[in-house]
Amino acid sequence: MKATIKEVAKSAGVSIATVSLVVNNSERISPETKRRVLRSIRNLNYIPTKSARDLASQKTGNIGFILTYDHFLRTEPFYTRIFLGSEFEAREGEYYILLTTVKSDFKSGDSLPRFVLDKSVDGIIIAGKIPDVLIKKLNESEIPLVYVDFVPPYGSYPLVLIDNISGGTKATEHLLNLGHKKIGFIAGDVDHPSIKERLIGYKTALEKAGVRFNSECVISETPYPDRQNGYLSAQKLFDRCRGITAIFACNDAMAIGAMQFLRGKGYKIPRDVSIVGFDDVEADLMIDPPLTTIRVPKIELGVESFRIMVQNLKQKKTVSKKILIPVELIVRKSTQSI
Amino acid sequence: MKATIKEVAKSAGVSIATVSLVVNNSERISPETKRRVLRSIRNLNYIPTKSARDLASQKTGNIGFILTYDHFLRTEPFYTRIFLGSEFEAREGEYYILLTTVKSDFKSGDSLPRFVLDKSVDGIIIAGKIPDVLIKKLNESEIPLVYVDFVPPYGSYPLVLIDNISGGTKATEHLLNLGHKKIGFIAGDVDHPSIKERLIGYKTALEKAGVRFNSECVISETPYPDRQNGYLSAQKLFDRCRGITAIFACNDAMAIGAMQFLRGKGYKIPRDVSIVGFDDVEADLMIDPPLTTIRVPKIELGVESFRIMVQNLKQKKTVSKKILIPVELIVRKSTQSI
DNA sequence: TTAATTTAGTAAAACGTTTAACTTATAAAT
DNA sequence: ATTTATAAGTTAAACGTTTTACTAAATTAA
Repeated sequence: MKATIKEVAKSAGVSIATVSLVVNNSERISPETKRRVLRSIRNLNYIPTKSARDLASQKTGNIGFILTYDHFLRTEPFYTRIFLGSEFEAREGEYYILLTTVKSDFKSGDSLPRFVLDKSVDGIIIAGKIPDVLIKKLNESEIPLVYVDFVPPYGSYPLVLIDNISGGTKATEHLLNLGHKKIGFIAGDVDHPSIKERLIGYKTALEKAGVRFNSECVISETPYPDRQNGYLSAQKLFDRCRGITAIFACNDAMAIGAMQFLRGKGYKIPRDVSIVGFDDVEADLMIDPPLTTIRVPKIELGVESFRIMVQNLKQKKTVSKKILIPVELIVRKSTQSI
Repeated sequence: MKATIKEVAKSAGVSIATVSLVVNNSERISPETKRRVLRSIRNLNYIPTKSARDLASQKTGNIGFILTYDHFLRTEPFYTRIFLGSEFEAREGEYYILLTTVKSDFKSGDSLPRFVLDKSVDGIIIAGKIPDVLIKKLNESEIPLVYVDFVPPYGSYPLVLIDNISGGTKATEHLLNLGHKKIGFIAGDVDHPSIKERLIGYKTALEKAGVRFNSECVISETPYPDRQNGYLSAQKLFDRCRGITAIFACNDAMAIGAMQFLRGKGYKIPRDVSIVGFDDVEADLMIDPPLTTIRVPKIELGVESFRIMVQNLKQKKTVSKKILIPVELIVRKSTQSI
């Protein structure tokens, strides 16, 4: 019932090789023949069989996408959006994406995703932080890798990253421009590269504005940057530091936690304290007041990762390009001039 | 570099057919030979090439997974968890899952997911509500389908559903047992089957307890069951109805919105009003007080969908079994006896 | 003892493409 | 007019399995 290349060839009066060349639009075919073949293809509703293609061309037409279980299930659709971007782009590029999660505490005994074992992907996109052991094992697999939103500790691969430094700078500058001087920075683990960079952006902006950096105003004693820890960190910040008029939170979740703390303490936002977040999680739009934040174009991260993957696959040799995706300040109602 | 079946065959001193039979553990091979072949397989680190397998066996080894864009990006990881369940199960079953999203407003001109066009899946799992046009088109594709958390308006397919009626009953009974009589029900669109069923459960419980049903206490005038509408619906409920002491919200998001409204009005939860939600979204655990709710085992929904898919594929003919996944009442701190 | 059946394995075709090497016809160069 | 190059297509091998039909040996039945 499904038409094969043979039938198309017969119908168009050419060899199957010609049909194949047309399908892969080689320039070796005259426009006239091409037209004839294309007509037959359309008439017979022919679509090449993927497995046959893959087998003959020694490719798979698939790209693996690895995410830790935790990242996949993050409340806000962050990594899932990145995946979505890749999936969009993959559709254009005639690829399929095989998404799989790995345990966040992947150990050396654990087995790799099946698609690396049976080599059913041409390349792998890795989103977010993954355990070292896994990185090492993936390296050994010899499959082309692209990392997104994560810098692996070794190896040299194409990287697609958020421009965190610029984001941190923009957020802080915004507050400085509004006249704030005592700006707290609350974050999860500063050893996490993204957070470290946002902090650098924060410092850079302060320095440029001639405001002295005070390490007391930086709270980064919690492992995860979630709401709860946002609450706790804001608490610590106000305990430790007098006269804070603005907070830059390392992400929206922490910003929301901080807002909860402030509200509880009777502070009005933004009248008493201005807050800016990071990420721009759409689902959080209903919070009150709407949060000024740094928008991270998540879909774009995914799209770019896929593009660079394909680019690499095409040219065979790995270019370890590093792409910085720019971020944007979104001013809403949680900040005001002092 | 990658070992093929030929090399294994040579190493084990048998034909490639034998190796194939061993790999697919046929009983036509003696234990002795089997052992020899398995040893060679292990030594050579042989893993069958998927494309060759697929081509020869005329299968794809893939299952498609369709989700609307909106559902995929829901704040709470609901459908993504279902996907995860399927993916887990797929790993065991040696399948790959191709996840793709479709537009929520899919129109007849739009093109189907590529995997249905090029027939690169053996079956498709559809999660959540999808547009009618798409249902129709998928029907025509002749690919085996399984629907999860959604009952398509026509066609007869295996269905994996949440036991909403029982959930609605459990939630309401819990409140009744605590002595509540005036129980409000707030929901999004009651035309949505799941919500309709939860309402049925609510009514059933009331009836069984001999409490008169009052349609004034049912608010379902908003399209989406999100926090904002939870807030609004609670507002309407209290406007319209006197003496409400408990609320059953059609999901956790609405419950949280309602809590926000109540807090704003100065009501204490659960002292003044008890609330029970539905879904049990893990990320919402940090809300205060912790929400009593009906737990929906999302992973299990995914696992079951995949299982029934494979089952169908094996027996060739479609059994349109309907699986109801039981739900569980989780009592936390948002309800108390009156 | 011979025929029939079962067991264990094999040979070879089939799956539907891609692609390297080859052919033929035509155009360009000498 | 002959050689050389180019253009347009074809032939056939290759990709790595599965699976049907077959064979030979061993067992059972008559």
